[in-house]
Parts: sequence; structure tokens; C-alpha cells
Amino acid sequence: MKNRHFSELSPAAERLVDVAQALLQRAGYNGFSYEDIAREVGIKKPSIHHHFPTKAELVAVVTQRYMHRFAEALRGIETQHDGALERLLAYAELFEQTYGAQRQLCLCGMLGAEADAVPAEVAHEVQQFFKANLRWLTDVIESGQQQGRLRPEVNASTHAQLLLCALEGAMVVGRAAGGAVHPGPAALGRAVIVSLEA
Amino acid sequence: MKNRHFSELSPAAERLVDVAQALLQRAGYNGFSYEDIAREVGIKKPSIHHHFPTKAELVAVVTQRYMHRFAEALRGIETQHDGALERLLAYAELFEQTYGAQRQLCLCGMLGAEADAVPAEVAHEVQQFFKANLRWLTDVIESGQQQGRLRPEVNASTHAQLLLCALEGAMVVGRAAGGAVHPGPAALGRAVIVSLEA
DNA sequence: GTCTATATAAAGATAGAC
DNA sequence: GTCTATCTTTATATAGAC
Repeated sequence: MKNRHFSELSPAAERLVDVAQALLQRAGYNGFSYEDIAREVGIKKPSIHHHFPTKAELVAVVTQRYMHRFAEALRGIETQHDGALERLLAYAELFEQTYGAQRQLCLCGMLGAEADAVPAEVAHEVQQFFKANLRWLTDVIESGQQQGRLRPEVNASTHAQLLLCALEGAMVVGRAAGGAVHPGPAALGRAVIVSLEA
Repeated sequence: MKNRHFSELSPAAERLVDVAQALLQRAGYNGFSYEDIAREVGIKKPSIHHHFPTKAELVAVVTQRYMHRFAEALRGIETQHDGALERLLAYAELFEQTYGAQRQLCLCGMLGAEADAVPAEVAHEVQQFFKANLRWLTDVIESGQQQGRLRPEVNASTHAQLLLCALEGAMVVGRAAGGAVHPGPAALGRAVIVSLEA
């Protein structure tokens, strides 16, 4: 019942969350164990249970922190870019950065695929992540249309979904195809985004 | 060492492959066990080992059969549709059918996401699946361009990847967002495909 | 906050009878 | 082809000392 929230983590707990996140993005919820974390961090399994009594709690905290950081990144984009087109391109770059490092999947893409094999509390967090992303993207596209920068006849919601799905899919397919997909997520995102230009 | 190939399965083995595939599409490689199959089929675990000594072999056969059936479906599309646009729309419908049933993921989308947590032989099959799909899509788009039906200036390979990634992503996001994504894969696919029309 | 020791259950797999 | 019985290893988790 400790460490219920990502905002009050001790340095030791933070390190566990870091490693858990990387393992999740690489192998999924059922693809890693407390032993994997222990080995990587250099402590023993029961020490992890001291910080996060159950795996479900640990992964819930990882997911909350991921969502929170993503929301911060979206606010950063709004600060740095005024135009809808530029905001969408910067959005695509977020996925490129995640994937570009070590071909890591989006945490929520991975957990979303495994939705039926994941604790309900985690699945719920993941759902919030995607809803927030779709809301943000739809707003950006609609604003761009109102400003006359984006084609007014396209359906904002549909194209928000198209962009999000293309980016998430690019990470899955890119990893699965093992190099057969040359452009990263950002390049595919650009193909969608330029088609929106007025 | 038995049942190395999907084309020589006994009826009992075929039933195991059916159930294993459904479980894989629902929960992923590490999200199901021989016990889950046994419960569903109504036999005991060791009976499954008689047909498929290891889980890796079982999943490899599932994947081979899936790929083979998909390739058959692509040949069916070529038989039924002459135009590139129609072929691409029929392709998108394949994903709609998989997802539409029970919000099931593409088998190879799931295994691709889990690529690092899956036996090497399985990961290799999955890679072949995506390469074959990208090859087929690129060919269809290039043919459409040569026939003057599709816009000649778009990069065939990039848009083949965009379509495939959007469809795979739509299944992941659709399941993860739990109803927040209204259009199924086919609707997102159409948004990509119509933009290719000459 | 970390450890050793331990509990409990599940997963993957094998031996051998029917 | 299926079963019971069994083995081994791993995963998740707890108790209690330092």
C-alpha cells in the first residue's frame, strides 16, 4: 500500500520504476518479473516488494508516470509551436524519440495490445492515455481547420485516430519486421500530416 | 518433434491450434498457458505436450498456419478484384473481420509487439508475415499507379507501410481505448486509401 | 531500505500406464 | 491419444532479522 502515486517516489523507488518501464516496453506485462528488475538494479526481489507490494501496483505507477510525462510533453508542444501543422509534426516526433532509442514500443501501445492479460487498474490507465491523446489531436486538427491552415473537409476525429494508430502501428510493425520498415514513426506520421495541409 | 507443420495436423491437433491462436490473439505469448488450452478443449496438459512438445513449437505452427491463410486471402482478393483501389479496400476488410469478431488483435501484431519476449523461431515467422504484406501492398499500389488509377507521385512503399501500420495500430488502439475509437480498422484504412486515388 | 528464508502456486515439461 | 503422477523452475508474495 506504499508508493501509490508516482509523484511521491523515493530515489530507490524511482529507479525501480525506470527499470520496470524499460522492461515493460521491451517484453510486456507478462514478459518480465521482479527477478528481472532485481538483477538489473542490483538488489533482491523482496526489496522491490517493500516499495511495490504487488506487480499490479508497480505497473500502475509506471503507467501513471508515463501518462503524466506525456501530458507534459503535449503542453510543451503547445508552448513551442503555434501552428497546427507544426504541433502535429512535433507530436509525431515524440513517438520517434521513444522508438528511435532502442526500438522501444510505446508503453501504452504494449499494454493496450495485452489489455486482456493485464490488471484492470492498469488497463484503465491505458484507456485514459489513448482518450487524452485523441482529444488533444482532435483539438489541434480542429483548431488548424478554424485557422484555415488545415483542409476543412476532413473529419478531425477520424484523422486524429488515423495519425495515432499509424504511429502506434509503426512501432509494432517496425519492431516486428526487423528493419523492413525503413521510415520510423515520424516519417509515416508526416505522410498523414502533409495530407491535411490546406 | 511431431506436428512440425500446419499442413499435417490431426483433427485433435488442429483443435489445439485453434484454441491456442485465439488465446494468443487475446493475451499474447506469455499471457496463456497449456493449462488454459487444456481447460478450454477439455483435455489435460500432458495430452497437449503429446501433440506439441514445447510451447515454442505450438506457437510456431499457429503462426505458420495464420500466415498461410493470410496469403490465401490475398490470392483470393487478386481473383475477386481487378482494380488496385478495390484490392486495397478488400485488404482493409481482412483486418476488420479479425477485429470485428471479438476485438481480436492480428496474431502477428500481438507477437510483433512482444517480439523480444518470444522464441526466435516465432519472431522470425512474424517477420516474414510483415515482409510479405508490405511486398504485396507495394506491388498493388505500384500496379495501380501504372494503370493510372492511383496518384503517381506518392511513394508506393511508404504508403504500403502507412496502410499496414494504420490497420495494425487501429486494432491495438481500438482495444486499448475501449470503444473510444469508433471506426474499426477498415474505416481508417479507407481514409488512407481514398487519399491515393488519382 | 535491504537482506535471508520461506511459502504458494503456476508454468513448462517428462515418464510411463491405459 | 489421453491419462495420472511427478519433476523442475520460475513468479509472486510474506515474515522477520539487520
